[in-house]
Amino acid sequence: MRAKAADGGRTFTELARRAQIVQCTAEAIAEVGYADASMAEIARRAGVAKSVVSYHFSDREGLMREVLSTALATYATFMEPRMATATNVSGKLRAYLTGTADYAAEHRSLHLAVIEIALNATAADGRPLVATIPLQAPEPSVEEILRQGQRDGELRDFDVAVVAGVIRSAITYTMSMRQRADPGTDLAAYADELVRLFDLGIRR
Amino acid sequence: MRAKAADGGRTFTELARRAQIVQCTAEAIAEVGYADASMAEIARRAGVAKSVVSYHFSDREGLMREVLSTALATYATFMEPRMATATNVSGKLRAYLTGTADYAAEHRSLHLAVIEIALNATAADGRPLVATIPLQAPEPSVEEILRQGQRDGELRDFDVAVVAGVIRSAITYTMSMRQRADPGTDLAAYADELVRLFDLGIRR
Amino acid sequence: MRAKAADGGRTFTELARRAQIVQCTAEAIAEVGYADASMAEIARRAGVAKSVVSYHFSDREGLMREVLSTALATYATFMEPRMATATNVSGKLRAYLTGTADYAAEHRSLHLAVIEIALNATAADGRPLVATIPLQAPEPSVEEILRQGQRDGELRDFDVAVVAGVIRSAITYTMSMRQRADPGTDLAAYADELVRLFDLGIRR
Amino acid sequence: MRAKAADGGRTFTELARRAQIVQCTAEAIAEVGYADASMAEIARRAGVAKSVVSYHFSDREGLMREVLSTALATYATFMEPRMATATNVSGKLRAYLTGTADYAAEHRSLHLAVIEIALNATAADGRPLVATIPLQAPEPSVEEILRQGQRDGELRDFDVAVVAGVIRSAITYTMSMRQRADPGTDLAAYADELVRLFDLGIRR
DNA sequence: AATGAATGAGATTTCATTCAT
DNA sequence: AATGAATGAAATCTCATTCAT
Repeated sequence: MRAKAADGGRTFTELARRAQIVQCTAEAIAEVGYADASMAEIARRAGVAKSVVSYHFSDREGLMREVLSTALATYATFMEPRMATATNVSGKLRAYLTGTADYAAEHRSLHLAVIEIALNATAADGRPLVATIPLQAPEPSVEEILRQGQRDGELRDFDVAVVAGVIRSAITYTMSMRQRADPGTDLAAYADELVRLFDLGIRR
Repeated sequence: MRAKAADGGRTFTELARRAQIVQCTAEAIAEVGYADASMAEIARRAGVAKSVVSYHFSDREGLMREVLSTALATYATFMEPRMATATNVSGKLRAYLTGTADYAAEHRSLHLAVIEIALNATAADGRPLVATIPLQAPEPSVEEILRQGQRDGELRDFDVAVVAGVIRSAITYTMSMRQRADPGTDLAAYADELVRLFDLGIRR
Repeated sequence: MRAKAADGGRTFTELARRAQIVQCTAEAIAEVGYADASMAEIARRAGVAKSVVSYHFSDREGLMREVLSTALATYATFMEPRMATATNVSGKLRAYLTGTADYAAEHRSLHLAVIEIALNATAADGRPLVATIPLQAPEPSVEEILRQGQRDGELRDFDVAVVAGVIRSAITYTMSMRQRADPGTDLAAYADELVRLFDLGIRR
Repeated sequence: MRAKAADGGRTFTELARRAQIVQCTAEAIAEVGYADASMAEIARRAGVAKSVVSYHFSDREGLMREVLSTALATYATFMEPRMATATNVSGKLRAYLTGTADYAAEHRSLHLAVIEIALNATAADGRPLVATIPLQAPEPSVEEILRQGQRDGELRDFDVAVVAGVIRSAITYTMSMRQRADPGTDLAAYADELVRLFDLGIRR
């Protein structure tokens, strides 16, 4: 009996190797940055030859896409139960912020890697790589939470797109930069601070 | 002796060349991104040979440092009169946010270049380039404004470092990303939205 | 003992696989050229793993040799009855030229593959692969036909080696290049034109 | 005084280096074949670093184009006086064949390189490289000679395209293959043999 | 002060081949 | 008999940097 196809016609071995390489890629990016996370560096961390990476992924772009989709799936799975328990807007906002902070702490390199890739990776056509990904409602949607709050009368009137962008950015990018600068940062306290700041800033 | 020493033992010609190259570097980075702003691309934009860039700057890192210090000085000069007129915390916050938005609009390439450099550039030792710069109180200091507000009793109690980081990030990084994604963004309206959001979020 | 040895100690299965791979190799070369007919491309066409190709043939060179010998054998078998009916030199020349044109039409990939291999393939020592093959009188021999014609007094005096080379080249290489450039070329008409041209050029 | 632009804005040094590299490329191709004439091999023969070749030529394709255009220009210059003296068809055909044979002898590697490049080189889009070159009447034109001969009544009726192809192929490709197989081949005698063969084959 | 030319290091990718199963 | 996985070598190309002029 040969190795069985487990997913998408891929064997267990292949899936394991791909997962390992994706993990090493995230770690490499988190540590040395996108530009210096070369295929050679990634292979070195995985303990395999450069060509093994090429064997499992069509090219660098394909590998980065896989890191992104892995991260998105991991994040969605992580957040789902946390968002489900929240009822009102305030609770949802808190769940979103503390949940994302927990996620960033638990999946540190994956989280940092996504930021780096989003900022730096370009597709073959020169456009940002993230712009070429068909984003299927990245859960949870801050915009949706805010819009709902305005409809329910819990929140004051403001530009949802702008505020949602600031909130998302504060808990992803800004928090990560802070942690990079000072690894001792207390992420939970950071998230709490944001909960208060934005709660006061947007409520009616 | 022919050329006069004007600054740091540099002749006028040299200073002019350096300024031109710094400007072209900022434009290159703003347009094609940090990674693709190669020494060749920068030289091409400046209309000089690649070696001229190397002649005037020790290396790529040195050039990027110069872009950063030029931007910091330009920003400080731009903001000084605007901050001077504001009296209370609310006014200072407004002056900071709208002023920075104006600056971003007026010195677009320089502003974007700083963000790109801050995100991407690494020093020879692998650390982020910005982490190696002795930051001498970048004017104006959001931390200072907030601390003053707390002392005066105008602002509630919160972690100044965290909130200051979020505010700064929102008006620099987040706003720029938004404008990059949608060049039609109204920066003044964006700043106004932030003034309201943070004003409500931090006042007593 | 399960599988019977059929030829050279090879089982029927093995012989069938080898034949299939040789065929796919010829098609690959005919379609994408020698350089792009990689082992991977050949395996893909055969619907097997790359390693299967390596398993059945010592190496790429061995595979190409097999394509050549298969083609030679096929050609000899194809031409034999056609040459047998011709009696005089003129008839033999016509049989050779029209026969070869027919062969090229009927075994298109094999014919083109031989040309590509002859032009491109190099042995391990760097010499052309065809130069390393002990040519055992490739049937039918144009030289033989011409020599016979001179002996019989039907043909004028000329350098047999040179003229034979030109004739062979015209009906193999040149005709194929023409057909490649213009796939609508009428091969029969082309052969007829050659029959006339060379008949007039060499008769007494 | 800086190095003066000599041609197309290029300095003498650059032109000399480019010419040297083109020459080394032709020799490399003639000796080891198109596929094995890597940039590294070419640089080795020129006694420079690999990157020097990349410095002077945009890419491999650009280098090959330069070899082709150099060869075409050299051939045209070489043939022009020889073709000018011939008056009737027979004379022109002789001038063409003996002239090309002389050219092949005098510019051996360039001649062989053109054949290899024509057979193997593909442009970025996958098409043969020669197909992408705007051929501006490759002098001298065998077709033109033959057509003129038919109009003047010196030549019998035949398909000009087919016969011209065979003639051209015989003196370029076939002769070269012969010489490659047997370097001692007397090219002048070979050309004479062709003159007689084709003269008899096409005259009225 | 400027530059053309050159360079070495390194990046990505392809490929024929090997080997344990 | 077949294959998935892995590999090392090599190819092309880019880039920051150096140096003689």
